[in-house]
Amino acid sequence: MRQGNLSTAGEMNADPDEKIIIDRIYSAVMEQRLAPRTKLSEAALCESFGVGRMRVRRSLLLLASQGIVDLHSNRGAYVACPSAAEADEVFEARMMIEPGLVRAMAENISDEVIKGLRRHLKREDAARKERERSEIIRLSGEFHVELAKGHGNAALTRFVRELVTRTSLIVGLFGVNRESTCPENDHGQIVEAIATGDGNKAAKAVRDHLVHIQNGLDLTSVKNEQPDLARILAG
Amino acid sequence: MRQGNLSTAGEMNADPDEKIIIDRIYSAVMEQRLAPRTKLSEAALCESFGVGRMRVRRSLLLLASQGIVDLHSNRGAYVACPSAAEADEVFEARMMIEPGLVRAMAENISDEVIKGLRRHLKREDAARKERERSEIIRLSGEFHVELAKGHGNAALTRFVRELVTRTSLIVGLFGVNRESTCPENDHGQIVEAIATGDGNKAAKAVRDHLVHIQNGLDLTSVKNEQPDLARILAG
DNA sequence: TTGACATTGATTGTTAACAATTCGTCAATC
DNA sequence: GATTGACGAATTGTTAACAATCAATGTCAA
Repeated sequence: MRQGNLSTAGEMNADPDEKIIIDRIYSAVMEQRLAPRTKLSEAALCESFGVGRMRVRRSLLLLASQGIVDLHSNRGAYVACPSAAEADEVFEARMMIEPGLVRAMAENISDEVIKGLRRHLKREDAARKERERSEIIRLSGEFHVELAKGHGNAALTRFVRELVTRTSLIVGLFGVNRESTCPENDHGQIVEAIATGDGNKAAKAVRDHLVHIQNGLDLTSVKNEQPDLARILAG
Repeated sequence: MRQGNLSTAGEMNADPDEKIIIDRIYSAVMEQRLAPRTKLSEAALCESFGVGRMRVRRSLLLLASQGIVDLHSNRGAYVACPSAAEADEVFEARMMIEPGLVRAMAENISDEVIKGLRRHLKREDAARKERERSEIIRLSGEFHVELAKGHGNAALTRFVRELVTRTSLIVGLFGVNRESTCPENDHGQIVEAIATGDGNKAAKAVRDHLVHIQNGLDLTSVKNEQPDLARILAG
């Protein structure tokens, strides 16, 4: 089913168990199978992964440090629930990073990397044909991480992965239609632009793609942020 | 002496003790008072901060997740020692993020922010006049974080802070002369370009500044990375 | 019925003892 | 004299019991 080990903890020297826990939660968020505000209780995770409480807590701390999970003191861990402002922030950050990254890739092409990206595109197509919803969603997100990995900068890859994962949460919260989230052939155009070595075109393709995703959101819909009566009635 | 709470854990809901630990280590690295490969033993940190082992371990984990500290299994925590390749990576990432960030700031000026930056410049000047070496180093680094904070994007600010701190380690390892690290008036030029609303000029000033820092390095000098026999004899 | 209050149960946070690993020292041997 | 081996001390990793906090339920009085 899934094969690429997308590990967040990938470059870090974490023990194998924790890598698994983090990866699984990451993937679940990517596939939108873990909705925002879902409680991640220690006991449940210990059970699921057959692991002691210590590992679970460390994993949750790392996930929290990346904005994937919120840690409420004495109340446990919850899947993060980005606000509209945070959503803007994430897209702004992606706009600031990804176009330049792809431009640099186009101006210094590696056949090996191009081949890998094309392979990824094929997997996306296959998933789309088979209508495997969660697989489609995950692969769409991972595409951007693959781009970053292709460039070969570990720090930037880590940043992009974090932003992409948070984007998954955002799309789940603010996406207007469950289906057209998918970018018709945006990804293909990006890869082709890179392959032809046209940096400007590649950068523009990425920008357009991000705008496209952002246009599929309705940030006024407040499925997130439960009423928060305290603040409303504060005056 | 120091006043700005530069906290890494700033936006995160960590408990106060951990914030202090992380901040202090962060600052010490920024000021190059903690050299790469310095051992950070749990016992010593517990003593220093009057805190239990748990807090120390959590703090070290978070620092490790940002590349400031290396965690060797069963052998403890050490201040990270970036390789030449990682140094390149950090500068590449900064080149990819900071110019765009500053351009965006210039194109959407906030008097409040400009005022804050000018205040920071004054503190830098003061430190330089008094020849407070570690203060100069720290403020020079923090300037870039202040830029990011000025833009107001928490995610980008976090990324920049991480990169700036790692830059401190890199300069300490690969810097050629202990003194000329300081950027004569680069920072001032950046602020002025922003203040006049000239995005291109501001972006260029940042790029030049980063190149300037990078030119002060000699990545061939191998003060870092002890022989590493394991890898040499691996074949 | 509603509101405040106390009690209970469950969950998280902390501590301290225990286990496992590594590092340094010292002696014995080649 | 250098190298190997074993022993002991120190450090890290793990576990399990304990303490503290919070959510929920139920009770009682207005």
